[in-house]
Amino acid sequence: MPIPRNFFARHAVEVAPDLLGCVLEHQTADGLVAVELTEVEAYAGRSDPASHAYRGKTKRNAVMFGPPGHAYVYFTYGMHFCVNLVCLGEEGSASAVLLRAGAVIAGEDLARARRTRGAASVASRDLARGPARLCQALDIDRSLDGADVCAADSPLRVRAGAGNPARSATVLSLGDDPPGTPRKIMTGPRVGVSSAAEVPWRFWFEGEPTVSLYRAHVPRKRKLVTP
DNA sequence: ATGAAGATTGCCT
DNA sequence: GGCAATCTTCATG
Repeated sequence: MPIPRNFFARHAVEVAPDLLGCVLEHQTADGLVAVELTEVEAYAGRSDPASHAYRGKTKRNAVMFGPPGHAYVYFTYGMHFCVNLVCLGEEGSASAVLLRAGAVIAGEDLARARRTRGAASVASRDLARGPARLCQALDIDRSLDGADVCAADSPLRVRAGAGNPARSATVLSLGDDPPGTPRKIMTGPRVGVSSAAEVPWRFWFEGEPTVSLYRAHVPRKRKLVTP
């Protein structure tokens, strides 16, 4: 059963930590791949300089301005997709949660086939470790932009973890803790954003091996300018 | 019309 | 740790 839509009808900063431990799954003709979310980031709308919605509604980010519980998928760096889940703190808030990483709990072979190109091998923990990798493992692209993740018949959907609705992580257990032990949620600055870098809106499970490495934003070298 | 930067990743030294 | 790959979007002229 998918998560009810009102789960997403809150500020992204509230929704984000609650998404940890929830399951994102994508059903395609090739099969099902599911991940338990282990790392996310919250983005507000007009008030957040780091948000794609900061400068208003465009063709690309239109879904962010729509109803909550839908996927906002964007293309970046000429080769990567990233997926967000739209939230709604207030009408037209255009906020969302970026799904940065997860642990594959179903369809691992299919996920690996998608992530493996050429002779490369991919460790299980790296299958969906990073926002673009997560999309590649689940075969998420712009055709899923606007997909309703709260609909049971949607190919892309989100459901609660194996235990409680939020913050459960019963499938994954860490270290010596018995399965079902609630895991600690950590917060910190968002990865790779150039503005509002000090806002601690990144959330992840402490010690979880699928969480991506933190990288501060580094402006890319500009094209050569004449002196 | 044109250019610059980007919510990244993988390969190279 | 550094940098190329690759193309869409937005700002500027």
